[in-house]
Amino acid sequence: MYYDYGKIEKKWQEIWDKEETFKASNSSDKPKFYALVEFPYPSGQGLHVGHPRPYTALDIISRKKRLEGYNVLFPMGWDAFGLPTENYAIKTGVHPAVVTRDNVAHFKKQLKMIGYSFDWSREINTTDPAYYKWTQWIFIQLFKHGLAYKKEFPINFCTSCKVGLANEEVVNGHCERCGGEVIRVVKNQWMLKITEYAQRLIDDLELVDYPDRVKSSQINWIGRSEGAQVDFQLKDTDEKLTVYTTRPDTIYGATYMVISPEHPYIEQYASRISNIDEVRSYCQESAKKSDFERTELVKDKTGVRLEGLDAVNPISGEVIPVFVSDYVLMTYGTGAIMAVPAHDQRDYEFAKKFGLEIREVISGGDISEAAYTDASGGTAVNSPLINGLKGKEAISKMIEIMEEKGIGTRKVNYKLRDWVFSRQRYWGEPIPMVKCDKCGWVPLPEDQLPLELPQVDNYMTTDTGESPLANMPEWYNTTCPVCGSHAVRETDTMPNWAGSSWYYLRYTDPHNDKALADPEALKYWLPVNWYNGGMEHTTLHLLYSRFWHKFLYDIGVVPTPEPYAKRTSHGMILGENNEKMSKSKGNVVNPDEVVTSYGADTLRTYEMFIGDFTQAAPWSENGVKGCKRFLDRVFKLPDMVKPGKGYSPALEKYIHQTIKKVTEDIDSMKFNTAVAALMKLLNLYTDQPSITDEDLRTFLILLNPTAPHITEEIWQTCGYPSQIAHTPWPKYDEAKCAEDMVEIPVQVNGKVRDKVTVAADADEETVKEAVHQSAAVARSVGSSSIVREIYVKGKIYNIVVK
RNA sequence: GCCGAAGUGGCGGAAUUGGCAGACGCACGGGACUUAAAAUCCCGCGAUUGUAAAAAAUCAUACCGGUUCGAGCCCGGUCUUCGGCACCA
Repeated sequence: MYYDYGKIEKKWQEIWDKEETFKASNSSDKPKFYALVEFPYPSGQGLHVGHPRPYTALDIISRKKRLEGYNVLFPMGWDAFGLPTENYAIKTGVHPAVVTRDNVAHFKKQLKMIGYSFDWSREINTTDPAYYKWTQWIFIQLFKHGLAYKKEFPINFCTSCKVGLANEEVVNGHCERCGGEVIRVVKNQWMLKITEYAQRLIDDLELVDYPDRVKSSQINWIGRSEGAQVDFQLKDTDEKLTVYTTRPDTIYGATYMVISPEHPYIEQYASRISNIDEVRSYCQESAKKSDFERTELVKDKTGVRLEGLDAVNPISGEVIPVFVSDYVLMTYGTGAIMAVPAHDQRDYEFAKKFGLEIREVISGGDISEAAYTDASGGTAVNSPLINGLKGKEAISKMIEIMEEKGIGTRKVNYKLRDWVFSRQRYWGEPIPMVKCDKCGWVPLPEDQLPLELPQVDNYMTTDTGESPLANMPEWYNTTCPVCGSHAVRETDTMPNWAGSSWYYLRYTDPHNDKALADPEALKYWLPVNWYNGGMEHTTLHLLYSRFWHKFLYDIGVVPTPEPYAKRTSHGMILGENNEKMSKSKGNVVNPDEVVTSYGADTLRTYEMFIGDFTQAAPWSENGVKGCKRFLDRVFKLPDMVKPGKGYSPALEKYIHQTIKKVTEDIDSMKFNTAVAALMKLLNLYTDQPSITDEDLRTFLILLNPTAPHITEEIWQTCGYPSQIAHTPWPKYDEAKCAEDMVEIPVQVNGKVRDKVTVAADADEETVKEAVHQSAAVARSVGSSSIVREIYVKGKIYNIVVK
């Protein structure tokens, strides 16, 4: 009989669909297990072989958990709002919803071909109004709790297409589509106060099982720093210039101050600044600079002194000049700094360029060379109130002094900024807010949700950079839900991250029209037990969804403080040439072709065997063939079966060892070695004259999560009861895994010279005796004298000679 | 610059976390089967020296040093590659 994978796979996929084999139940006596993979963006290109890697991994985990007696939720859906679809619509005029529908159909067909055990009855789509109704609902809750607010914020604007651009459409400071210059234009945008959750987003990482690299990149991104906020009096005014510093211990070295070009004091004190024209033109120049240019010229400090505006050092009383420079950011701290050139590299460079004093106040470095920035090493000098103190002690003391004098306070700052939530785009969730002439911003009442996207003629943003919805007065003119007078709808839409920030909640109860999900369902399924996704989502997506989840927890919608109990991430699959797969490089491999030429089970097996799951690995067609050969040999196994009870005595030990290995390896995502162990066991089987039914059955179950179609088919052909999908996972007996006889390597001075075979439980005396009978050992020892002998039970015997 | 991960045969990668380096697979070589090829099956496969063939020895986990009876694994330093962040005071 030949392995007709095409027919077999189709057959089993139909059975699974028909019998709803993998449907999860919201009430069950079994323990629950919620496995989640990142839902894809259904692009026009379809799947490439990178997609199946994480899906197959969690499919294996899910299938195994089911056999182990869990009620498993393993869902799939579509993160379907997004730029490529919108750009395609701009180009062709085809409505994004139509494009999305077609792409989803294509993706779904491709996924089905690979035989995943998704519960398709729970499929969701972020662009479905029944879904985004709840995305809008969450936004309204955020607004009601003061976590959504409007603020002036710059967007990218292409000066030649006159269109607002997403960050990813700006390439090296130029428009991705026309190459035109991109500048920043300030718009009034919705912001979400994620910063309010910054500390909890750090602290609660304690509660979850994420890889260290993921935790540390979250912590890094949030960027907590401790320091002080200090007031400097502006000379001859009543006002203070407040700065943030992590090094209040260096305040005696502050020889000037710098404010950011966007700082309000510039205009407020315009009349006092004698060179205001020069200052203004500097500010305008830096406003025009794109982020790219600003960071491009990192080392080249520019700036202008504010003539006529000086500050007073509150500790020393010294009068120091104030500069404006774009190396100070308005968006961090207070938008102003005290510059300590001796102990900050940026201030050092600025001071060198402008000929300002560089005054050492912490000893330990050589400030003629570079700033000495070590915060823990040096000792305070030239600092009358804290001279002689070091590091943390100096910092604490200085803060105490400042607090006593009422000129400063301890302060924690975060690099994390509030989340810019508005997009001047069509293909996103409409923001469910109206602006009433009398009442201000008012959220839509719940019974008016979802606020659906209207049909538009043109998907381009307007030439002032507004969303296409801003061209539709018949849509945006409305009445105020509170007072009934004239109001205008928000025409911006939500960013891509919105729908994906809570989708895992919807899977628990995807058809609910009364709530985002039934509280009972949430209570039953949350938290997600295991969430796998790409490293590229470990900052934004993971942080945003943790933020929303925490907010929903605070308002009593979800029952857990964290959404995902465990997070893992997979490595990329590269092209055969070891480069990232891309259309332009022509090294993209399409999973459909692999399925057609070799079968879904081969694709699955190969993707798991390709290498360490967390590392990138290059595709290899020959490697695929190797896995196909493995399955071909598996398919022939039934021919070897002869009647017999239980495991073959010659195989029993190895079967127990393999059950153990495969069980543990799947749990720790070492799929490559799990497959290797099964290949090894197969080699042992085929070395035998015959095998028993029990030998075969156990092998099939162990292989089933990885290669579900072929194993079910063989199972059925052999007439075994029911299906593997309803058969328990095999158990191993630790005692039966153990070897009776062990081969102990014998070393002389750390070099293996011989091996002795002894009973596994042999005592040291017995082993020693065997070792000393070895001719090879005797030869190596020669005439040297034995200094010491070390025996590690069951592992090694080492003789030290001199 | 900062943070993170990694560096092992011709290749993808193993190594129970300090105990036989190279599992498993690919590629390659030899053989069987075949009119022939493909497929399949069997054998070999880190390098050097050595041998008729064996045996055996030496060297090998990016590099240098250390700890240890023993290091791919631990410690100190250096180099390289990849990923993320980047004027955050």
